[in-house]
Amino acid sequence: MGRFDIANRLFLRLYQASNLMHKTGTRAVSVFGATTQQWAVLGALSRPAVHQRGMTVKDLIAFLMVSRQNLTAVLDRLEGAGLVERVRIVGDGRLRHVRLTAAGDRNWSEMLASIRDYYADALADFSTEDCLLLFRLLDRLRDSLGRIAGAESE
Amino acid sequence: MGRFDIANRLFLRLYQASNLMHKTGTRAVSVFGATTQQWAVLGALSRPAVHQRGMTVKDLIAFLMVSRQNLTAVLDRLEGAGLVERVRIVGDGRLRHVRLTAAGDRNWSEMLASIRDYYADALADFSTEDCLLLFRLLDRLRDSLGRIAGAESE
DNA sequence: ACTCATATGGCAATACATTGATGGATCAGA
DNA sequence: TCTGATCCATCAATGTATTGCCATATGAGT
Repeated sequence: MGRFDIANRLFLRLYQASNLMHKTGTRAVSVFGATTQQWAVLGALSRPAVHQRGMTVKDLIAFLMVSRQNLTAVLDRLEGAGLVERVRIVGDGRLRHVRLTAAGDRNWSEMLASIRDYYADALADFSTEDCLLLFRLLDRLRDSLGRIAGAESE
Repeated sequence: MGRFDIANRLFLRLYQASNLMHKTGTRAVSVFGATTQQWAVLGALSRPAVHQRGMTVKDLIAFLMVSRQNLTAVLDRLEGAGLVERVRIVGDGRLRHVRLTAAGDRNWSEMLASIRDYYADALADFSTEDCLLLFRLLDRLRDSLGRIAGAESE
């Protein structure tokens, strides 16, 4: 099996695994009316380092690596649900910090139990070493693809 | 770093890598007016084992692991572009074989060069062992997620 | 014949995700 | 002050991707 065939199968698995992640992940948090993308945003905003002041839209885009137009729609839905708020910054009038509301905070805490169960389920037959290995390989692949994506678009 | 944090980062990388794959992959075949999903379908149909008679919709769904409604839309677009045709089967009137048209065959051959370049680019700093390792891990993750997905929906 | 399962297609709703173009508000430097 | 860059938002188009429900046609077994 040559490198082309390996690459072909590798990307097919990436495609399948990603679709299944969205499908099963969204199902895991569906009782909260959430999706995997909203879960990713809430997770980013719940991190201790940014929990207080929130994150700028720009930083969120860089963190999640999605387009601004896409993120705006997700934030609109989260804002509509009252889980997130956009606050103007004192220092720089252009910036807006997106941060969790009190309701968003509670919501995230409740979701966390489901998410833990989901992770445990999805990675049941993966050792911690396997998880780390897969993480590092995906990290490299992401960087590699990000390099291709960024080469022409800036 | 506990298992939860590892899992969290792992799935974020999967999310990012998948988005970047679609973004850069679609760009790589954009001159043919194709997308990564259409590329996946054409690739499935071009395999020697099924090139002649084609595949049933059911088999395509199992191969790509997407929903019927999603695949139907992709097939409609491919059929509209004249790259694919749905043929009735003699043995079983319910089945339809999806197969490449002559135009689809030519189109795929031309795309193949771009795809090879893309694979080489995306996996430039991956050894063959790395590729195999990542493939096997993604394969296991896909199976694991597929097990979760299939547990309740059948 | 009748019934049940299978295979496909259609319609609708919702949510991602991209590109492209446009506009407005703000900041920083010449 | 003017000029350009930055940050955010909006509108539009296209293409995934899911769920749910209904319809049709065919096959298989009783």
